[in-house]
Amino acid sequence: MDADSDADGLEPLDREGLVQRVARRLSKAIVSGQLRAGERLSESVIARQLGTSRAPVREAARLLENSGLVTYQPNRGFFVRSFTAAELDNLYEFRIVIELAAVRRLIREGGRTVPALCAQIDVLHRVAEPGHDMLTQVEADMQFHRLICDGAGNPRFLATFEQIALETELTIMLIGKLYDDAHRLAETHVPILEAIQAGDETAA
Amino acid sequence: MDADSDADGLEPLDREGLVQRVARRLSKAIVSGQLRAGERLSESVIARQLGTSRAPVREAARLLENSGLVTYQPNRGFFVRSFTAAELDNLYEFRIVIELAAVRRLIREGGRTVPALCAQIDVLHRVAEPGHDMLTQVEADMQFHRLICDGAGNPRFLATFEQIALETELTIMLIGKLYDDAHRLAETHVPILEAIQAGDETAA
DNA sequence: GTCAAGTAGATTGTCGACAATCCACCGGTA
DNA sequence: TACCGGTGGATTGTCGACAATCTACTTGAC
Repeated sequence: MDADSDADGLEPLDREGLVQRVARRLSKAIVSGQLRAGERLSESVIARQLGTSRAPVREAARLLENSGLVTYQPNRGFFVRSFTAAELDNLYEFRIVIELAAVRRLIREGGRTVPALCAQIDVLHRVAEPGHDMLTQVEADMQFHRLICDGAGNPRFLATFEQIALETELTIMLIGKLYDDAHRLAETHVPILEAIQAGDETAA
Repeated sequence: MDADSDADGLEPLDREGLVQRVARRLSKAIVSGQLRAGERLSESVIARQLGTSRAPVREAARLLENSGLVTYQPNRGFFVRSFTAAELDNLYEFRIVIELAAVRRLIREGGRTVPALCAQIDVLHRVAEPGHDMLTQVEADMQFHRLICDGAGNPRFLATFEQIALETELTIMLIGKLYDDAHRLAETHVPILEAIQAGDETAA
């Protein structure tokens, strides 16, 4: 499901640890809304549900804490993160800063990932058609922005992006209505791409 | 041996968890150079040395992983992070991006933390006098930049700063010679402060 | 001598159990 | 009734033990 879809089949890739599987399961449950904001994450309950012990659940929860999906209170445990309006603004503003810097860097770098960005806009239009749920659309959108940070030539932009990617997804899913017209959303990405191609830093 | 014998006041405040204590101990050992780059962090050895079990050590190591001080390889364990020249450049460039954005935000916010910044420059000069080791100077320097990110009005700048603060300290300690003349270092911070006071975004 | 397979030791990954801590409920008292 | 301390249940924090995995060494064949 990740961006590493160019595998040649030699690597089994089953080496994914239990912790990562638990983390993905939990993050999906949170982003999809199955676990609601403020809800407590009982280590024992989750461990029983997933058929493991508490140790992997605990480590997975710590991973999700870094991703901003859950908060941790000493001696009280983990809770699904809830966002105030101010936190939403702060997250959005921070994303702008990071991605703007990434775009500038990408332009200076020559825009290696432009073809991938074009392709991703096509994907955005495709998932805008009826029959695709919102989560799919959100992930396609995120992938576009991920490609920008990925092509910036400084892995830290991608790392920072990944760090806030999940909570960004979560907030978008919470707000939801931004995606009323997915086709229009796809169109809003075109000027960014054109600015990159033209090498215009300010336009982006 | 351990520093558990300090509290004489009313507030015990000893409520700091074991994990945090282990994490601080390890981070100090790494930043100070006691543990060298590439060295393996054996969970059992550290646990025995600190008189705990492996569980807190493991959690502490995960915390340090987020701070970029150690790397983790599945089924192999934790290692003290080592930096390539490119990674150093990337870290430095990223810091510029973050702090520049923070300064802009701080100026727009009215520069509430300007007095604290002034005071911190005095501190920088004080620790530049003989008798203070480099680690103290580095931490005073970091504190100046921390205040900038703190005053930006968006907690995410501070959070991101904290996330890369320890590895920044580590890289500075590794390079070392940047601090040949600590007084000159202190002076380099003055123009930044003046730009903030003047409200000049580009100068910063 | 070189290389490969096998093996022993050490380290991490996971587990179940116990101790420490928190939280909600309950009963007494003014 | 309102307030306060005690108490029981539930949850997290830590621990020691075992299983899975990796690493380094030995052994043997070519």
